[in-house]
Amino acid sequence: MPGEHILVVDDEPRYLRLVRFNLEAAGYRVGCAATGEEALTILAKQIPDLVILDVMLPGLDGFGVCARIREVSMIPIIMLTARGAEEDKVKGLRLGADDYIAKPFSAQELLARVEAVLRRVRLAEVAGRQTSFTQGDLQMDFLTRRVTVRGKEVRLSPTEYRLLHYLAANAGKVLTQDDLLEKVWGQGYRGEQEVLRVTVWRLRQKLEDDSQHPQYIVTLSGVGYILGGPT
Amino acid sequence: MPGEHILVVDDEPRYLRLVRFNLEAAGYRVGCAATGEEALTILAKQIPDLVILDVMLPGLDGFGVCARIREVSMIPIIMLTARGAEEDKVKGLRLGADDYIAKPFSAQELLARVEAVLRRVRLAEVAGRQTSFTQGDLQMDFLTRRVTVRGKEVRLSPTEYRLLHYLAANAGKVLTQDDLLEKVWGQGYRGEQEVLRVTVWRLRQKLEDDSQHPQYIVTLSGVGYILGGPT
DNA sequence: GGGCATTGTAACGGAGTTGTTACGGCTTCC
DNA sequence: GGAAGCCGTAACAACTCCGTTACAATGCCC
Repeated sequence: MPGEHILVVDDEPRYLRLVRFNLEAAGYRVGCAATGEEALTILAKQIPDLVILDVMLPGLDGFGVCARIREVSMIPIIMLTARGAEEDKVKGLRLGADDYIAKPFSAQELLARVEAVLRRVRLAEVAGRQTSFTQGDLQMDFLTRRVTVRGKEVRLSPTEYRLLHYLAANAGKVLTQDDLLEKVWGQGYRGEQEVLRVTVWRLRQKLEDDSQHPQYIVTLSGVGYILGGPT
Repeated sequence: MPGEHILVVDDEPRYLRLVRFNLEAAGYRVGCAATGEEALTILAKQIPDLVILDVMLPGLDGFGVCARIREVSMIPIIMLTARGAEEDKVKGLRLGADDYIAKPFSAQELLARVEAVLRRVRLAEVAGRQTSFTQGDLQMDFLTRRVTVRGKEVRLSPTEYRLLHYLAANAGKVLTQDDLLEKVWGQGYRGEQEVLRVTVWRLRQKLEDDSQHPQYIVTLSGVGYILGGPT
């Protein structure tokens, strides 16, 4: 996703440069702060999409900043801790941090974690207040119940729509068969895999281009289904 | 962490005093028992955060107490063994002890081990809430069930995923074969080492670079497996 | 009442998964 | 040095799971 804004807080110039360089190379817009106070000043003016926060800071430390942020906002926070400082991880996660990375870390690990956190946040947004859903050529409008693929409208039966709706609301998350059966059909339907199987098949017939190799509704053998993933 | 409660079981008053003094000085609350029976009586009333258990006890010995505890609870257990008694170490770990200390030991070693075990437990608590896991080039996302090694996605079968998931949730802790079999396969699978062996092998084929010298899933001969080295 | 859409049930074949067994290397213990 | 135990590896067979298809039951609208 292009241009998402990330605030990096670290007093070690070496790490600040490392993180900034890699994030910018990956296409993010990066802001920097060297102290907790500086970070709060920036945050008061402008809320980024993600904060990367070193625990060890002079003055107001990472925990303090994390707590202050959580008083007013739910933006995702990744903490940077010294490797082996397990109690820092525990404390950070209790304060509401979304993830942590142990120093030293590789650029690959950094980007993987950032992407993972942002992906979850984007999906959660879609699930919540959004009234429409888009994934590739698939488009849903939750208000009008209209579903289109490559611009062409697709007629879905009520059950098919409920299934797709639940999948879309939890896009990117693995949904077990029993979970789907309970949420789409009702509590008495746990274990009734046949209905789910057939309904998924019917849905795919209408949505997928090549239903042999489903693009949207992906099977996880022995587990359940998932709508879309990254990419 | 302040005020965690530790039960010490030893029939030698000299050690009992030594351990109690050092633990209390470090800020722990300490309970004492001189026999296995006494320990079980106390445990029936109140579950501490950690048990330190001498192997050599009159009557019901340390192994017996350890086994009885494990029937009902997963609280961490540290065994005290005579130095050089390697078979005691293996036996203890097999019974589900979390660590062992060879007598005689220094106060420093005692406190280091206690802290290490408690740290792992606290981490495991948090690991439950955690939605991702990283160790070296291995990355897991628990929501999407995606596993990547060096950025490349790895396809795991349901059983392989459950095994890796349990190993990751208890990273750094020795997991006995029976524990793995019970938690990943089910209660009826204790003693069925073959399945575990083969599944571990298949997992390594997919994860490890050089499966001859495993980097992630390490074997502890006669005991079980561990994901990631002890700190 | 007849036609149509929708939904649940049953059956089958194939792909992938899983448990079993066997064998050989390695270590450990007498 | 031989026996026993443990582990990794390989191949095999049974099985599970899923997609697919056909069919029956239900409800709805004209």
